[in-house]
Amino acid sequence: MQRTRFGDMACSIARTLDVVGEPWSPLILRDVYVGMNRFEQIQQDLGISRKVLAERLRWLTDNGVLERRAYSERPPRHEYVLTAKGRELCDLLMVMVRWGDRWASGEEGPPVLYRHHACGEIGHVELCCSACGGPMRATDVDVLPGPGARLRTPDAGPTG
Amino acid sequence: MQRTRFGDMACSIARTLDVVGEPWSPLILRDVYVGMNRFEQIQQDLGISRKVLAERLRWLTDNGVLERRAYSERPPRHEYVLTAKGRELCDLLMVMVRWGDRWASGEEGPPVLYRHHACGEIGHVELCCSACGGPMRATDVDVLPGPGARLRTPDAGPTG
DNA sequence: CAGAGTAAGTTCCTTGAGGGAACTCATCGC
DNA sequence: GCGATGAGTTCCCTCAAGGAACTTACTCTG
Repeated sequence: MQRTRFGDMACSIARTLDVVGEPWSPLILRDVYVGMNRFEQIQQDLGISRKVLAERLRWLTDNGVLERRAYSERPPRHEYVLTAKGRELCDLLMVMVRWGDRWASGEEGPPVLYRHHACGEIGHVELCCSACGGPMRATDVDVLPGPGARLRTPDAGPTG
Repeated sequence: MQRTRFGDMACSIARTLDVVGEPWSPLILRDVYVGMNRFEQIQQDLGISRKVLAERLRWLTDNGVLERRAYSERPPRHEYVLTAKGRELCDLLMVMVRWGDRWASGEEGPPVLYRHHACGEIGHVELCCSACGGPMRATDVDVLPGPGARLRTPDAGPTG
């Protein structure tokens, strides 16, 4: 984990990074999301150090993103599954995929495609407004201080 | 930056992490997004080490996410602005905000709110299908190998 | 003109996290 | 008993993060 802790900042980005900001964590979640639920599988798939993987799994479990459950008593064996909190982080992964597809996938095209259950088509995620349903990008909004904003130096704007 | 480089993996998540996976990078982008364009401003706002900030700004600039531009010749002074590539990363930040608001903002409520230009309402981002416009979450899709998929060990599924 | 101030870094040192290999523990199948 | 398997843990080494001080190039104030 990084040296500076982000969880105490009055910023939802920082708080999200506090949980999954360490570089391996999103890839671990991705693996669990696609059905690689066991330590050995994840370790071999990612090529991550066993030590770091154990640390990350513990952190993610302690933070309620993953759940560690036994699938065998004798011998004791465990697997990791996403909680509701973790499944919603996978939505974030889909947006990462979208950016990576657009800006970093090169000639070959996207490594994976999503087929939407509702319509059966291949599609990607678009960001829409919860109020009107129209497209909602970073360039389409004003950023205002919310109820959880903390006072900052007078000249600093909201940064949440 | 992390020790293991992610840019070579056949995975858009990994490639995105390669650019902004280091924990400070999203916060730096957030600052630039809300109008803190200068080295001193960002350093004081985040409390980040000057050394690390200089490294990150250089990395983000080299990767086409930020542009370094002079706003004064004499004395030489520079500021950082988002490129199109960087502005689209801010969409990702909005999704991080959404998750942080829901799962890590505590009693106080969200630190910031977004007012959508198109409808004037306070709203948050929802993920929608580019094909049908309906809600599209990680639980609403099948993951299929795409044209950029690379062969993996036979038993491994797509992970991009 | 001397001295202070400012923006944007760079250099140096210390600490601790990541990487990798080896080791442990409990159990199963032969 | 012997090896294999899953899920870690321990150990050591290196390199990146943090922090403070220093640099450069200029402007401003008295």
